Amino acid sequence: MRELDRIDRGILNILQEDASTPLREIAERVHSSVATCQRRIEKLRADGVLVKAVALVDRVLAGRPLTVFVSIELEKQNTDILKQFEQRMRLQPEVMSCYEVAGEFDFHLIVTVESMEEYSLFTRREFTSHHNVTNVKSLFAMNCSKFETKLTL
Amino acid sequence: MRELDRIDRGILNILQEDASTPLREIAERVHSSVATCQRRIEKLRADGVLVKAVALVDRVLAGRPLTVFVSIELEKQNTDILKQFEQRMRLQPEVMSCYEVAGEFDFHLIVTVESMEEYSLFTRREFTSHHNVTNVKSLFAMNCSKFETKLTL
DNA sequence: GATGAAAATCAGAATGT
DNA sequence: ACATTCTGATTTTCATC
Repeated sequence: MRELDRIDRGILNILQEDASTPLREIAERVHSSVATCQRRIEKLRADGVLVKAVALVDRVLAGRPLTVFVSIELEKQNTDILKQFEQRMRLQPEVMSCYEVAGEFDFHLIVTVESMEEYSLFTRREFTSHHNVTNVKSLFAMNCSKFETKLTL
Repeated sequence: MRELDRIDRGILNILQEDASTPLREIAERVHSSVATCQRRIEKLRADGVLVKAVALVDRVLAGRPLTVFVSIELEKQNTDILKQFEQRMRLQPEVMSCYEVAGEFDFHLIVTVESMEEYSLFTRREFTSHHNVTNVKSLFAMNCSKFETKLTL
């Protein structure tokens, strides 16, 4: 891993808030030149630090108001079952994120759906014993106080 | 809330994957014209469906490899204590998201930090009884199988 | 070798009809 | 839907530290 200096961090902070900030403005704000910022951004991209630029949509207005925290326990884990589960979750559009965790459960998911019905169908489809799932705990979010993609560097 | 038609959904799907996709390409892919796509995007922005465009960084390479799921229980909740807690979490750069949940706990957070030490300092600073926190459960992610910001529409 | 300034070129967005 | 205009990114060059 490479060390990020003041300019790199400044650039990343700015782009994480608005990916379409003009280079001229970036240069001003990090007290550097357009050429340098350009070179730095290219390097950050090449190194994989800057992954991509995406548009964020309002989950409620886009029709996916329900966020669910799901804890999953799998049958006597072997690597294959874990890998299969991960791979299947990657393919589900309802699954926003999936983490392997330590403790009682094996995975923590964050799922967004349009309605309870849809969530019910989703769990019945994906979290069956046929898929080696032995325990499911669903926790419904009542309200989102904060949702941030920016890592302040 | 407005209904999103096929073109709107197509545009949102594309921009959620790459916010800098040229209008010409968007138009082709949703089988419409540049002018229409331009108008739709403007309207989606004005309506708040499209929130903003941001750069995503690699959390490990950017030096924040540790993701923690935190469950928080507050003292005998009244609206003021809840609101204060939410407000405080909004100000913490370590807190990526904060949801009010139903059940045993009051809030679920997702926190990213550089190290265990930093996490320890963070919890000691923020989750004290002085701040009306009565119960904290931390769950450490061992591995991120999926992280997606796109809502497939 | 990395930086900053300047100039020329190009792509895409914005605008007007 | 088309043509024009404008903005910003891209590329190159050059001088400098």
